[in-house]
Amino acid sequence: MAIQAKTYHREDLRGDLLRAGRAYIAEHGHHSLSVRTLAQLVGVSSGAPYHHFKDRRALLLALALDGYAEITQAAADATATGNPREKLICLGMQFVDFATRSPQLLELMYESELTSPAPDPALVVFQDLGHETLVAPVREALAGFAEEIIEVRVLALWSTVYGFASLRRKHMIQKVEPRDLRRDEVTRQVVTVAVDAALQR
Amino acid sequence: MAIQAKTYHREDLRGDLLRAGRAYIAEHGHHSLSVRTLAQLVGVSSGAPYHHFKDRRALLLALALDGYAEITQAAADATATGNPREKLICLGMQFVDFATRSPQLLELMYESELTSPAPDPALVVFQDLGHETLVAPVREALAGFAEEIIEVRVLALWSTVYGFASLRRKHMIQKVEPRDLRRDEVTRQVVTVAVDAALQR
DNA sequence: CCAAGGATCTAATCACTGCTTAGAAGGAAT
DNA sequence: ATTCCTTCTAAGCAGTGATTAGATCCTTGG
Repeated sequence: MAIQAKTYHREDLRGDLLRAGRAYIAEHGHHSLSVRTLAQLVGVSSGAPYHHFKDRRALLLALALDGYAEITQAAADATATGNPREKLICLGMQFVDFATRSPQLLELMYESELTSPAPDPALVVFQDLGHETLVAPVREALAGFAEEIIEVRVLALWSTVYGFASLRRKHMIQKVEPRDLRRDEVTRQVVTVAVDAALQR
Repeated sequence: MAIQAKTYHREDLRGDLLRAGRAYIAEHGHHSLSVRTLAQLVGVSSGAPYHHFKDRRALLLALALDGYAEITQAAADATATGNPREKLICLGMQFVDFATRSPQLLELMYESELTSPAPDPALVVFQDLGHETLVAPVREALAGFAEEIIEVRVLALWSTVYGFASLRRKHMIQKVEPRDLRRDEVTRQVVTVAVDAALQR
């Protein structure tokens, strides 16, 4: 399991820790991730990680930021083409998709000690970015509307998408069919309902 | 701080632990709640709590169940009178209200190790109950609609309400005005948008 | 070229945690 | 009053986050 430690000074311990950490979280979630076992996983003493991360929280934060970067990139791709409605539906689907593919990572990003009682400052940047990604298409579709209304619509839309992704992630949704095709269809319908409600003139 | 320990056998240690635990969580959140400090808070040895709770998780579960009971009661009150639309708006407002009043408790109930990777069986009962509370008014308002459509509408509605409550709880929402009156107004608008979308014929 | 100095790592340690055990203290019933 | 069960204490184990002193390696200025 250890990634060979033939040298005293290692090539890229920080990167190795992040990769191993991400793999661990994908499998077991962040709750049980300990700095010690992570160090052991990459074949290094228990104190070594502290030269690359101030504390456990900083490590988790770095992992979360990785996830945010990934999701931000995907969002940029999703809004490349299409009309506002298509963009928004695509964005919503993609977020739910991410939540389904990487549930434990999403938990770290949105529902961990990193966001309790308030989000870590480092995360706020990405949240603003995501917010802007939603506002733009809505503003375009609701040209002429008061800024307050647009804000409320975006709020409702983002709440729906995030809420649905979060609930599905932790299997807190009723009547979820086993077949994935069906699940995608349900997701599409929920997202569509939310988008159309947001864009209603 | 200790609640007098003049007797060896205490009147109701379990209840005292739950009360102290709830107070602690309201102030500091569940992450940092340790069995030891809680025992110390109520003036008892560090092993005593384990005679009333199998482990720390069981204690947290009991606290979460308290919260669920409270919220379920409130929901029952909210749906006592009114037409479907009014009921749903009232339900939504109440949930957000609970999230705002007891953010740390809500976190324990919905976004803790108790719901990761799947909700504890003990919580599912309350979730089913909550789901049914929403389905009834929607079904009444959408009489004649296919069950599948009703299900999707409820899903979207619950996602919005939960998502909004969750995001507001952890201050992950943009443009939140300081004045509480204004906040309530925003909440009402978001909930109304979601309810009307769900009940659209 | 090499000696100084900085960066990276190990080993050892501390305080704290969840949880278990052995046994003491108290209550209740025969 | 004796017995049995519940409730509690005291002590301890293993695992955790984090710090420290010192070893090892790399870089760089002279």
